[in-house]
Amino acid sequence: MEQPASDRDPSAPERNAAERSIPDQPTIDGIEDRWAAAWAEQGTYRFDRTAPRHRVFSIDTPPPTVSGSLHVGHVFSYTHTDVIARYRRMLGKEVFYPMGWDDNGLPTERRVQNFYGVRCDPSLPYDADAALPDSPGKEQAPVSRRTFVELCERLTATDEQVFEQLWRRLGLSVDWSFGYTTIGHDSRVASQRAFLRNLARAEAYQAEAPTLWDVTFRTAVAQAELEDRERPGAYHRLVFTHHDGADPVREVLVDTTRPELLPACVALVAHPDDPRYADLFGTTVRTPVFDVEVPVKPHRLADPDKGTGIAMVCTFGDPTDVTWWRELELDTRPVIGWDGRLIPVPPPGLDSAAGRDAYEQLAGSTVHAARETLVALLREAGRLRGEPRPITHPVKFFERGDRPLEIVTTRQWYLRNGGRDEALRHQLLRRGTELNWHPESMAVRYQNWVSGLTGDWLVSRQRFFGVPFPVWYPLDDAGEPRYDRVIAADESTLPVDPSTDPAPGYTEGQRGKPGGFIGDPDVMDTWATSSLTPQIAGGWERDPDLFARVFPMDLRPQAHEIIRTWLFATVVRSDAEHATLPWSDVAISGWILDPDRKKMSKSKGNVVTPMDLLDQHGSDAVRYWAASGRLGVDTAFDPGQMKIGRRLAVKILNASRFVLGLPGVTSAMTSRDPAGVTEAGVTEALDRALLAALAEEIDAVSAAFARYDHTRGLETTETFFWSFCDDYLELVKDRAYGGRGDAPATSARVTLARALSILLRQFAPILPFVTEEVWSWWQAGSIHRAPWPGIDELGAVAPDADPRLGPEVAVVLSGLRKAKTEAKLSMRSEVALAVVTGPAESIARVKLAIEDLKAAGRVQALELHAAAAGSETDGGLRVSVTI
RNA sequence: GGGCGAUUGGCUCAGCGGUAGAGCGCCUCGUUCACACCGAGGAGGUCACUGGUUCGAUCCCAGUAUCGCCCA
Repeated sequence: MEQPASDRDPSAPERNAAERSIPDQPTIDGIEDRWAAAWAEQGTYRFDRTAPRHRVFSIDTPPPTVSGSLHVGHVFSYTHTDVIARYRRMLGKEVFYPMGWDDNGLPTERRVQNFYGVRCDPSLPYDADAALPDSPGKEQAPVSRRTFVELCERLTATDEQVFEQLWRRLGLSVDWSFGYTTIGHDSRVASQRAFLRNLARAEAYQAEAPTLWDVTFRTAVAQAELEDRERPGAYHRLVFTHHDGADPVREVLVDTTRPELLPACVALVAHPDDPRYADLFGTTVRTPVFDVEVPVKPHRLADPDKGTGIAMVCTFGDPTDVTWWRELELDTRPVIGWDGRLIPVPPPGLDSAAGRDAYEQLAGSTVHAARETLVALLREAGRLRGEPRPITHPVKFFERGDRPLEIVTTRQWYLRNGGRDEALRHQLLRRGTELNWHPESMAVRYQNWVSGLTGDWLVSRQRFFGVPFPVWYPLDDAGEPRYDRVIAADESTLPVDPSTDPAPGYTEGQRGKPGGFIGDPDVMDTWATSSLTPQIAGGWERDPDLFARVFPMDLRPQAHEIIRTWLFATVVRSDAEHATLPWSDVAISGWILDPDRKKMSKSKGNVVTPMDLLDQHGSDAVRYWAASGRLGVDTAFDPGQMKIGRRLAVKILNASRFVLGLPGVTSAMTSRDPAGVTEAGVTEALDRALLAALAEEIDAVSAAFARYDHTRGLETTETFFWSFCDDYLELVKDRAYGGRGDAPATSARVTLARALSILLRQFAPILPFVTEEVWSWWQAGSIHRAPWPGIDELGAVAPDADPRLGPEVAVVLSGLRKAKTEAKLSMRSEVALAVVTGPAESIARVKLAIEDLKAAGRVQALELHAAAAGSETDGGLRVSVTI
């Protein structure tokens, strides 16, 4: 571990003035690359894995999706995390701060398809010698699954390089030796191991069930990946008939937006209290066109105000259909296939010749075409009443998809998450309350989500680039898979790919043969892997020594829109495997809004790339902007704020140069030893007042950082720093140069140096580059390993001194300046006489700094008069000036 | 439809039961030996609206409006 000599080792020699090198014209331009390289070389942010758990602060960093692009929102939230990491490191913690890359899943598949112009055809054999395309051809070339995965890996590897460069440039104090990827070896092992444990504890199970299905991607979709979108539709009024014997005795009108599902109709439902249909409950009606007898049933979810108040239940049009089908134990009559087309053969129960003829016209067509055909058939049969009435209604979509979801009955893997189990749900809700949320108001989003779950977590996906399920199924004598006899991988063999590795106890030659086996073809939901980032990064079962030191982790930083997915899923996994929360605290960053207060999006164009932003303003300046956004609060993209940050960085550079360039400022003055600040050394009242005020500032800043309020910490430091520069520094300038002799000069120099050291360290988490630059002029070691400032560094002086003096002297100074400004004179011009009146107490204090005031204001005669109690100047100090 | 958050000077935001704060922008002045990527001074707001609680409300409560987000 890199230990700054003067910080950690009191016996190390102090640097003397000759060793210091203060540039004549310091600049912040170009310091990013210099310090990023120095930090990498010196291992400044290396995690000391011998540190005991109580000295470790571990962070479960969000792995960015490498197939997307980083935008300013990432810069914003990752800066928040880094500020926290740097603060904790200075507190003396060993910070475990790894970085992962999320390269697992659909976004990567899409990017690879477009980048290389290929598509995955799992039926193709792997050809190791096949030429991999470098650029897309006119048509997507089919490649084997293994080739496809190789292309995914190749592309993500280059993407990850670009990302790492950006993070280093931004100054993230990550220990890059602990990197991981969500498709990498360790992630596959952890993911498969966790699944096998879930399976053994019956937390994972497979079920043949109606599943939300994206017909474009041809994969199942989980509840957390859904979103509603408003789409135009139309109510079609269909005529069902109630028969007594052969004769129709009553028409039943049903409004539906999905007439094409009529062949899948299995019942009609109305509200139990609806008098219009009470007499039909328990009877059957006949569907138009297909002539199928379906029951009429009461159910509370039927809305009497919607359409005609009676709804057609199909297998399956929407999740409500699934509920009705399950609770009313209806028949199953599926018509939509995996490709989103109507299946070739009519569903069971559709037996009449007329019905079969009608279905033949629909078979194989898309949902859209089927709707048109069926509407024509209904019209022909006189079973469409009136014209379709256009409406707009919410339709369920896969959040990454662009066609409405269908519901298809398939065999899928599920993980229990409390969606169907009250006890588990309560347990997970309790976990949510155990977690420390920053800000606290975000906790309710977790509670809402968990409370609203309607089913277990569907974790299987019918995709290629993901972690495979580590299971196989035996084939019976007829060659049919026995899904009820799962063959699980042995943990010692992980990771496995059941599509190429034979099942335990079988040979590869038995694959697909009767009496042999097949591998599970699916991969896991990407969240099923990323929900294990604490385990993956922490070395669960791979590096037990490391894991014991970092898990459960201290902090999960993330954005609020993935509380329902990433955060919740991580809690689920940790609760199941470790019976604990995965971390104690969670920090939620807001979003970046563009000037119109909309979420920044690429589609808007003109989006500045992060690297451009850093080039343009400098990393410290961009970090300053990010750090001024509070946790959980959406923040405007504001180049103005970056300019302010840049100005602050330059000011730090210049003020430091002034203080350190003063004659007689030695590094002894800048140590943190309380003995360095003595009553004998700091003799002047104004200096003592500055230290007293600084003591209060230290308490406020430290408290703010400790409660994850870096914004307040920054603001408090910044305010103090500016008044330090504008007032205190000007007041003592003459004295510090030796204008009043050695002892008063030493008093100022000690105070200046000590205050500068403290302020620099308080700025260090937010402005790591400029503070390190300045630190290097006069201190050994990195400021980022220096201790966080405490009031003990102010020795015995601060507690005794009166912090009120500083602001009062500033009022007088300001009065002198105002007089000069109004007289349109230079600040340097002389003042013949200034008279200050005010409360006796204040006057007595100001008197202590009268020489500093005279020097700074160039006042020849400065008179101080205590006003009588109750007089008009009793309320405050008043300055009258004669030029 | 339910929930959460926001609404403070032109802009971005702090604040808080006791008659409003910062930075930017704006205006005026100043080539001061740390800093012109500067310094000094100044103007500018009935704290969204309507009720209520209170001696007193920007701050607490209720409602309304607008905006954003989450969930149906």
